[in-house]
Amino acid sequence: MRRKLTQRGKDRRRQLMEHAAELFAERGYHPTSVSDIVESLRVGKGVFYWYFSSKEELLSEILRESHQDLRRRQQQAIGDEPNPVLRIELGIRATIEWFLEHRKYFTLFQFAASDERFAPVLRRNHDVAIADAARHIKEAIVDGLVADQNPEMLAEAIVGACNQLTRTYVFDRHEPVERTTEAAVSFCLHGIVGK
Amino acid sequence: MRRKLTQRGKDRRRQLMEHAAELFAERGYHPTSVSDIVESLRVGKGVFYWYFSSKEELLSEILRESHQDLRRRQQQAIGDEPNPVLRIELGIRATIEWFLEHRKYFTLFQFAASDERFAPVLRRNHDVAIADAARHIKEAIVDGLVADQNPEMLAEAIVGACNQLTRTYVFDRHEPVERTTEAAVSFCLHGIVGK
DNA sequence: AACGTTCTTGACCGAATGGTCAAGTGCTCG
DNA sequence: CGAGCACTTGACCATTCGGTCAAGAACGTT
Repeated sequence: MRRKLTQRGKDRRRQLMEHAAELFAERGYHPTSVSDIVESLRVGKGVFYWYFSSKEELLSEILRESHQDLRRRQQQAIGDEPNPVLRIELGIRATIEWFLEHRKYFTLFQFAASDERFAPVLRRNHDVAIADAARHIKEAIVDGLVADQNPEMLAEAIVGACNQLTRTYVFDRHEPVERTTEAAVSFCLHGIVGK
Repeated sequence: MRRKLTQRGKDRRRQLMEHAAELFAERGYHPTSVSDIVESLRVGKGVFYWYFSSKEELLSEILRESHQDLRRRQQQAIGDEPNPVLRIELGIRATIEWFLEHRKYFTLFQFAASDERFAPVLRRNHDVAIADAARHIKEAIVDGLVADQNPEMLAEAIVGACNQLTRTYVFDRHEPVERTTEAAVSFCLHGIVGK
């Protein structure tokens, strides 16, 4: 278990997390052993347990930090756009782009959702994401731009539709991302605006 | 490995599958050992390997047969409804209801999607589901009831939105299913109809 | 009753696995 | 230079896992 980290230590930690994330995404969390991780990095096993107290903690940290990164990207893409509906559209586009660049986390989020042990982290991530989207939706409702419905529910529906489209078209079928993004935006905006 | 099954054999097989599905959903696939399954059923380990050649084959069979059951339910719910948009709505309602009754398969589908080994079965299931929905959407487009867009993409978006809403509201938050179903139907129908 | 088939038992096996630790290396700063 | 802390090593451990198999029980058919 770590205490203070020098720059060297921080770099190792990052390296372990990024590499482990790739292995977990490729072969799965359980089938990837701690030995696999350290051996492919050509370091001793003790290195792993210097930085993380368990394999479980490692994945939790990966989930937490990667979601922070996604969120940063969304906020950056939205900037100070005043139109709430446009903000949602920009958020959707940024999210799909981010997953395209960080494919491995898509699989990881999905796996973690099926394992109770990671429910706490994942739940926190999810709640933040929904709250972010719901804020814009609420504002859009106030502005009379979308029909008055439960904003959190609309946010969930948007997340679900976008994730599904990303998985199938961008990851599984390797189709160009643009068409998928347009379909996602169109479906979601029509979905929330309501005729 | 089995050859011919008597009624007794078929019952055992079902029992193993249902029980294993519950354990997998509760504790996860990898953390649930074959010993766990047979011990809690109070039978010898050989019983398991008489009906299934491996733990992997067991889950594949669970995924395959449970999806068949879901599909049967959808078709039954749709009946001979002539309006394609209404058929989609009936399909959405039937799906959410089925998952409510068979919660365990929701977790299982999700886990399997994160493990390459189950990609073949899951892909087949998914393709069938999308093709089913896309047929109705295509017909709705021909009838001029919905905007002319890629039917498969719309089908994916519907599946994604409904699954996400079901997971969060029905499973995680235990809210009454009706409101969720209404939100899902409203969002999806507006999403495909297009302004 | 007797015979072949279906089904069940549970000890056993080799191959991991997550995690520990005593010993050592190398960096930094006084 | 030398002390102290950050980091690294890799053999080792207890445990567990998926899967096998020789032996036998239960069943159905004649």
